[in-house]
Amino acid sequence: MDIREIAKRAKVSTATVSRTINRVPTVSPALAKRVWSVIEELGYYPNTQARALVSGRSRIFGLIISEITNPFFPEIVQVFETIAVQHRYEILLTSTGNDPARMESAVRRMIERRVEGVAILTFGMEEVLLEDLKLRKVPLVFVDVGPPRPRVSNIRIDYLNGIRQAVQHLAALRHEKIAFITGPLRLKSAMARKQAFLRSMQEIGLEADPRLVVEGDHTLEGGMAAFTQLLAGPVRPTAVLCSNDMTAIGVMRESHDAGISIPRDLSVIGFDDIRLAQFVIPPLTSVQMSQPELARLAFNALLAEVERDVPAPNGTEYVLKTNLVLRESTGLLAGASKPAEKQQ
Amino acid sequence: MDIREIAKRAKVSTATVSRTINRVPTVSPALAKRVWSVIEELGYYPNTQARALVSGRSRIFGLIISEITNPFFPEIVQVFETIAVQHRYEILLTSTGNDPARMESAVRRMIERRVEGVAILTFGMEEVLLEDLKLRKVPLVFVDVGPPRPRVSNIRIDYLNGIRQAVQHLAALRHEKIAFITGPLRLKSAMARKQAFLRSMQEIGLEADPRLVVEGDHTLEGGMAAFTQLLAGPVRPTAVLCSNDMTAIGVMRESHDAGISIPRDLSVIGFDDIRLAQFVIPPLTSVQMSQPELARLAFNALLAEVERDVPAPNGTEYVLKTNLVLRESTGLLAGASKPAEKQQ
DNA sequence: AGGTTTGCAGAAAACGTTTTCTTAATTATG
DNA sequence: CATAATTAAGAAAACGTTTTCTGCAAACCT
Repeated sequence: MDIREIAKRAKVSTATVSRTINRVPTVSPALAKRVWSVIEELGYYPNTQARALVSGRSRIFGLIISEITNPFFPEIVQVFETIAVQHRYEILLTSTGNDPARMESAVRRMIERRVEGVAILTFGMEEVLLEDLKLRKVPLVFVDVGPPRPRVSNIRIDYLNGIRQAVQHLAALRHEKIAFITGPLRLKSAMARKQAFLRSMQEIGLEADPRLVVEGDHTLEGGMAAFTQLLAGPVRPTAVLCSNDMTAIGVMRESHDAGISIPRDLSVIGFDDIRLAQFVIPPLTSVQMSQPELARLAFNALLAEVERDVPAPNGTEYVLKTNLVLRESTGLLAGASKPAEKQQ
Repeated sequence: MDIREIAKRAKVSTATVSRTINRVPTVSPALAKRVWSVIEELGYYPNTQARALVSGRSRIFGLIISEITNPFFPEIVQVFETIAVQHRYEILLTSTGNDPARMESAVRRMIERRVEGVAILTFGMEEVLLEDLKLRKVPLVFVDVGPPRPRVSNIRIDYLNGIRQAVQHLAALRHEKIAFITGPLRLKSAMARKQAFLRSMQEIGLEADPRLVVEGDHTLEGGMAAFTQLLAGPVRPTAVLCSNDMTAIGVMRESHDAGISIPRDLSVIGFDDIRLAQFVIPPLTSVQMSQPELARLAFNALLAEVERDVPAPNGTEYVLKTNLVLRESTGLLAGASKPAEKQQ
C-alpha cells in the first residue's frame, strides 16, 4: 500500500496526499479531511526511505560511544534517544570499544545510511578516522576535541572545576598522600583529568608523588588492579582520586578485600557520578559530569548545525561544568587532629 | 556522487556498477577491476535508502527493550549489535520503559523505516500493541509469549530449572523461611519467576509463606523498599530470593544499613547474573540467564525468518536454560548444626 | 471590463539504486 | 557451416515519495 493507493481512493493526486501528510497549509481542509480519513482507514504509514531519498534528509543521527556496557553510557543513550524521538529523528548507535577497525566500520555504515550528523562520545579516540565524515560535510560533535572547525562542534568538559574541588576537599580533610588512578592515557579525556589533578595539587602546594599516580583503564577490574599496585608500592596513600567511577568502585572492592575500611582508613573519590555511585557501600563521593546534560548538548549541537540555513564558518563550542558531590566515601585523615587542637 | 558518476568514469553502464558492487559473478574481471578502482578513487559509498527502496529490503532490525539504563540490557544490546553488523544489518534501538505510549511510537517508527523484523525483549509487556506489526507480516521474536504464531517466534525461558536449583541450594543450607521479592507483576516474566519459586518450594515440601512474598519492581530502589517491608513484617526471613539482580543488590544495600551481615545473617540470591553481580560485596549468588545467548537466539530467530523463502506456517520456539551460579552471598543458616552432628 | 495576481491542485520530474528486459557477441551443437 | 544456446553488458523500468512545474479558476486591481 502506497501513496498512490491513498490518492486513488481519496480521488486526489499523490501530490495532494504528500502535502496533506506533511501538513502543507495550501491544501484545502475539505481535501485534507478526505485524505486523512483514507489514511486512517487503511493504516497507511509512509515509507521513510522513499522520503529520505527524494528529500535528501534521512532524519537519522549517528551516535558513537565507547561501550554500551560501561554504565556511564546508557543514560546518555537514553536521553539522546528521547530527545531525538521528540524531533522525529532516529538514531544509529554504535559501541566501538575504542577499536579503530570498529570505528571505521561504524563511520562507513553511517555514511551509507546518509546520517545527517554524528555525535562522537568516545572521549578522545577520534581524530584519525573521521576524515571521511568531515570530507562529506556531515555535521559532527565531539567531546574534548580541539578548536571548532567547519561543521564540527565541540563540547569542552571543564574538568578542572570538579577535580579542583575534589582535591581541595581531600586537602581540607588533611590528606596529603593523595593517589590518582588514571584512565587509559591514549584517551585525551583521561590525560586531561590527570593534568587537572596535577594542576590542582600544585595550586595548593601539595606534591603529587609520581609513585602515587598509576594507570588504570576505566573499568572496575582495572581499578582493582591499579589499587593493588598502589598497595604494593613504597608509599601508602590515604586518599585516592579516580579517573572514573568504575575505577573507584574497583578500588572500594579491592580495599574491602584487603580489610581497608572506607572512609576510615582510606578516602575515595570517583569521577562521572554515574547512578550506581549512590548505591555502593559506602555511597561514593564523585565529581559529577552530568550525563543528561552531555546528551542534550550533543544533540542540540547537531540539530543546530542541521537547521542552520546559512552555514556558520565554524561549529560551536559548548562547555560542560563538573562539580564535586559529597557522599560518604571520604573522611578526615585517620589520626588528624582538628586545626583548633593543633594550634593549642 | 552517485552510481552514474562511477559508471561514466568507468565507461560502463550503471547496471554493471551495481552488479560489481553486489559481486554478481557474471561481470567480467576486467570491468570489475576498472569499476572498483573508480569507486576507490572517488571514495564512493552506495546510498542505502535507494538500495532499500528498490530491493525492498531495508536491512534493519528493530530491537525493543525496557530500559537501557537497567544493567541487564546493555550486554544484550552489545551482542545483538555485533551480530547484526556481521550480517550487514543495522539496528533501531528503543527503550520503552514499558510505557504503552512509547511502545506504540516505537512500533510506528519501525514500520515507517520498514524494518525486516523486530525483537521485543520487554519480558511480557507486548501483546496489545503489536497488532500493527503482525498485520504487516513483520517477523517478530518475543520472550515468554505464548505458542508460536505465523512469523512470530518465541524464546521460552526455562525459569524453573534455575530457580529450583536456587531454592534447593537454600534448603540444603537449612533455610526454611525463604522470602521472594517479585518483579512488577504485570510482567509475565515476573509472574513466571514467582510461580517457579512457589512450585520449587512446594516440590520439596516447604511452605512458601505468603507474608514472605512481596512485590518489587526490578530496580535497586525497589529492592531496598521491598526488603524494608519484609523487615517490618511479622516473620523474619533467613534467606531471600529476588526476581532480578538489581533487586538483590538493593536488598544487600539495605541489609548493610540495617546491620544485617550477608551471608552470616541472611542469604541472598539474585536472578539474571548481570556482570555487576560478581563485583558487589559479597559477590552475589545468582540464577544465570545468559544475556549473550539470549541476544543470539533473538537475532537468529529473526534472521531465520527473513531468509526463509518458503514461509513456515509458524515461528520457531527456542528455549533458554537458566542455571544457578554460586558465589558468596549464601551460607548455612546461622545456628544450624551439620547434619552429621544432628544425627548424633 | 480587461488584464494581472493569487491560490489550489494535478502532472510530471527527480532522488539513486536494483532488476528486468534487450541486444550483441560468443560458444556450443548437429 | 549454419543455427541454436549461452553469456556479458547495456537500456530502461521500477521502487515510493517530494518537489517543481503547469494550468485553471477565482479574486483583485485600475
